[in-house]
Amino acid sequence: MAAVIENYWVTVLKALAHPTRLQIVIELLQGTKCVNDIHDLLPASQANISQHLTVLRNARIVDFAQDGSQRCYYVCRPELVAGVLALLRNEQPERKGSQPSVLATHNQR
Amino acid sequence: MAAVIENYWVTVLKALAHPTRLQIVIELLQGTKCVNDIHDLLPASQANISQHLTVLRNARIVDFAQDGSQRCYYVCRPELVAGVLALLRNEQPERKGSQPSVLATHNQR
DNA sequence: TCGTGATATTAGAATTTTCGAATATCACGA
DNA sequence: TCGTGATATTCGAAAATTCTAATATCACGA
Repeated sequence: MAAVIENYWVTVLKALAHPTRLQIVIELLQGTKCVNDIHDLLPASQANISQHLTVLRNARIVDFAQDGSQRCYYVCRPELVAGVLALLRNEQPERKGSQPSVLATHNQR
Repeated sequence: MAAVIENYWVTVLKALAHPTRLQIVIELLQGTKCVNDIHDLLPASQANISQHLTVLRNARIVDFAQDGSQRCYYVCRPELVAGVLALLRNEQPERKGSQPSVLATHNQR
């Protein structure tokens, strides 16, 4: 039953799990940008950025507003994306911290 | 400069962006489990689950404590993982909501 | 030390993702 | 209507991921 929902979650996570796409959403969180703006900021071809934007759009992470011949992209789930980024920023990959009482919650078989 | 950090972020996101691995961390958030426990819960082979656990371990999302011949796995960044899941749960993929003032923040080129 | 349960690793095929090159579409002004 | 700037799509090839089957390792008790 949760399978459908989790498929969507996986789609969202997969969409964010790429260096270029993560950069795109980080930039878009700063403000709406058209494809050429993004192209100027990132080391990728226009076609490639367009492809990545399609992936992000299919995951319903970004959307765009047509502005003449330009498409102004924006993050349509800012709380989600900013939230995930905030969580990642708070992580210190090196700090080990206090580990949970591992064996306590484990039912021996 | 931020590239190194974001590489780690992408590693984390990529590790979570798989149905089986997402299921594994969801289960592990409920409590420490050994490989066989996970194997009983999910429709995947032992070898495959072991492989997925390696991916999660490389991303520093899970770790294990050796307990005799068993390895008790647990989420070693519960705030991060639970946080991401909470954000995903709060999302209604269908709701459109109020869109930001798209054109306002966009510098015309 | 041998057997066994628990887990990991390896190898290779199948699938998916990614990207560049080329081309198509689309909006608009001359 | 034509040209052009802006963006999307298509097509393969290359790279990465995923899975299965087989095998290896490891801890422990008889």
